[in-house]
Amino acid sequence: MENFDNLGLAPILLQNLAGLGLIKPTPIQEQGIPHIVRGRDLLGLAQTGTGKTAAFGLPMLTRIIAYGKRPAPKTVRALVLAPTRELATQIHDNLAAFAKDAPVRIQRVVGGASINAQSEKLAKGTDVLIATPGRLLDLLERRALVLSETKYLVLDEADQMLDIGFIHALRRIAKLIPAERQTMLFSATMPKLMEELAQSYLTDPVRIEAAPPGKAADRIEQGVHFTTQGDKAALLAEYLSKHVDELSIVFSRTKHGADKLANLLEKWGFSVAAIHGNKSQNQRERALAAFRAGEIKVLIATDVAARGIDIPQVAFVYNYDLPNVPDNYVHRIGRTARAGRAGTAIAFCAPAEMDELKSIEKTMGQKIPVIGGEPHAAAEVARAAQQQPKQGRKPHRGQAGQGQRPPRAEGAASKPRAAKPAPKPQAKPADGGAARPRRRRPATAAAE
DNA sequence: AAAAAAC
Repeated sequence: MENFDNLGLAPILLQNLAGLGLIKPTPIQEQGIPHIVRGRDLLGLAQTGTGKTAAFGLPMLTRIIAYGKRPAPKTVRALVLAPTRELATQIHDNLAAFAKDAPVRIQRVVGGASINAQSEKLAKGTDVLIATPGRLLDLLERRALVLSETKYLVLDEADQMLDIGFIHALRRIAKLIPAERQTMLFSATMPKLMEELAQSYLTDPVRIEAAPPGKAADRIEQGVHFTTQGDKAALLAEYLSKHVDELSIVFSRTKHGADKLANLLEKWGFSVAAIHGNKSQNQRERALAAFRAGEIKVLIATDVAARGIDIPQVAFVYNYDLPNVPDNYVHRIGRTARAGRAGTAIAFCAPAEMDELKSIEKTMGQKIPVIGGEPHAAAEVARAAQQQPKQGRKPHRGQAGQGQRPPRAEGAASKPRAAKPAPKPQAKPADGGAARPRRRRPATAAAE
């Protein structure tokens, strides 16, 4: 297949795709679109970055355009559910670009913004609604919309929707949609619970795998640097200093840890912003926009940004803390090496994180090359476990190392205090080095 | 056990 022309898509969409410079379909698009155009259910095993949004969006929009009727007041023709507000926004913006000048209403409803404004927008009826579950339920309870006319349901990042707190909302929402519908479910992994969900929500689905599930993209150079919790900040600063012009995402395990690290790096002179669930939606959007525009080079994030965020310029992903859910490692590093570009993922591993590292390597079915430090020996791991029980793996006072601010008392952050000097940009890396890992494979073109 | 998602 050479281009989008023969997949059965509406002419106006093809025109817009050309305008967007999208010529070649990705594998999941090429395989999935013809089936969805014909009305089949779809089970897609894929992360974002494989071209998922277009894979379901283009054929769904084609069907809606072909149907031709405008939606009745408060009805929704197609519902797309996403696990984070930012992802919902991104999907909305993509679909709106695909459907430019086409007679379809595409809207987004998410938390953190005025509900009345969203309520009013829904009154006229919507062709494609992209929503986060919580806000959608709220609007449903307020009778701001009805799902009785809904013919399409898309569950994006469905494996995250299985989490407690999401799954109940999901089931409540799904119950309101007529069974006679077309359902598309996308998931990066296929745990048992997901198989069950797929079984109950899909009818005779086409199953498509964009890449082997759970496997990191081949284009991403990966490396693990063994260090201690106390040395992580200085080590990160060293790495960042070497690539000050490139975009990096740094993942922290906790919201508090993300803020703390952001403050420290800011004092050291780095251009950073933090994004996590305790920030206002306005702050979240501003941080992401500034990062996307390259005004901010380093984004410190919790797992709110682990999935879906599509910023092609991201060259580095740092797992400052290893994720406690192994799958999230794969999602996190998938923020780089996008749109055919190269990308590097570097993980910091403290003694207390050896278990996490092992389960990540097991999940991926591959070892992460060591690029610095020495794997922590069992004795060291045991010592770490004793000093800081697994539950609260917070930096211990006695462990604050070079470059790490001593743990502050609550409120100290607001007090001005002498900034520690940033490690010199050309500082010689400690023990063997913060060297960029060697690329194991050349970057291949394609993808989005 | 943490983070996300509703006010």
